[in-house]
Amino acid sequence: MPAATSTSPKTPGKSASGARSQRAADEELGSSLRIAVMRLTRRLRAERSEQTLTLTQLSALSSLDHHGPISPTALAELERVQPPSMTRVIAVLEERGLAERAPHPSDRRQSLIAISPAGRALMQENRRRRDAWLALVLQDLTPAERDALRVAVPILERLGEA
Amino acid sequence: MPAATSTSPKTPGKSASGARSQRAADEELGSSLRIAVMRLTRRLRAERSEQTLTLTQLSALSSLDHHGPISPTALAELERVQPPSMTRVIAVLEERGLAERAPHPSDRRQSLIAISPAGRALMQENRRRRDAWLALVLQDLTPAERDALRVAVPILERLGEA
DNA sequence: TATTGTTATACTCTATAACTATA
DNA sequence: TATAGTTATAGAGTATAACAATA
Repeated sequence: MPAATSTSPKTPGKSASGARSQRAADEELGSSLRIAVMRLTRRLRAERSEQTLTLTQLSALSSLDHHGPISPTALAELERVQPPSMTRVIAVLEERGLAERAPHPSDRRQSLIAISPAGRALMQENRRRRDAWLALVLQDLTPAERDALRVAVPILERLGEA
Repeated sequence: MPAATSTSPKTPGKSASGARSQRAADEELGSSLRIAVMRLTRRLRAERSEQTLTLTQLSALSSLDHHGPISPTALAELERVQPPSMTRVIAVLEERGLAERAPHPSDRRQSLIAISPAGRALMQENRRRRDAWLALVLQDLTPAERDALRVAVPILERLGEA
């Protein structure tokens, strides 16, 4: 057991003056949250291999599904990526017939991207057998742990939007 | 207000037979968790710009800091990446003098990678002003929300290890 | 032969800068 | 001039396959 050198406190920060230990606890929380989130993302990416779409594409398609027709720039904002990144994602979705492009009714610079019937079908199909690995792993949690995640997810979403 | 990020239907799955709605709720949880985690990762990556190290490098360095000298392959496993990926990360850390390589005492195929004094200093420096953005955002949460995250983090870690 | 690690190569994701078309 | 979007280009992160050194 190689000594925990420095980063990781045995003491989560319960000791001294409220403000000081509070800050320490927050830093520790931020650090551990960051690492946990990164590793889970890697794990999720590794698991997507059998999917026809990458996680990024699936996430964009999901946003299209929920949001309805939307401009590329707006979709980029929704997905928190830069417009050129979204251009590529949309190109793939269009190529595969999962999304369709229509001209904006009044502004000819803009397009409106919408999920296609095929895209919707894929989402439905996916919804049935989606996230198989994650669902499987979630089954191994206790109901209390799943509840804890349900509470945490909206908070994580807000952090991602901040 | 462009509704809900998550993939989900209007009906979270509260209806029918326990097992069925339980499964639906788990799928919904998996889906929303996946999307939230992806976006938070993007947000975190975007925030790392001023750092000298990328998140990936910092995460590996942090593991070195916590675990002590360790072989490249073992570090790759710890970080949940393939050995060639870790080779590159270690190369950067070595170049910058943040990690050092020593021969394994008995097996000449192996190396032992350890954090260097400079690496430890950087971790300490980072620890002071680390995750500034995340800490800042965490400050905007209520204590109850931060507690919810503290409960969730170990669960997320287990998911990442599964 | 099996294991540890590296090199070679390629693909995904993302970004910034420069450009085109339209407002 | 300003905005929406694309193209060009680059860099980080990751993977698989093939190889070298050692066990």
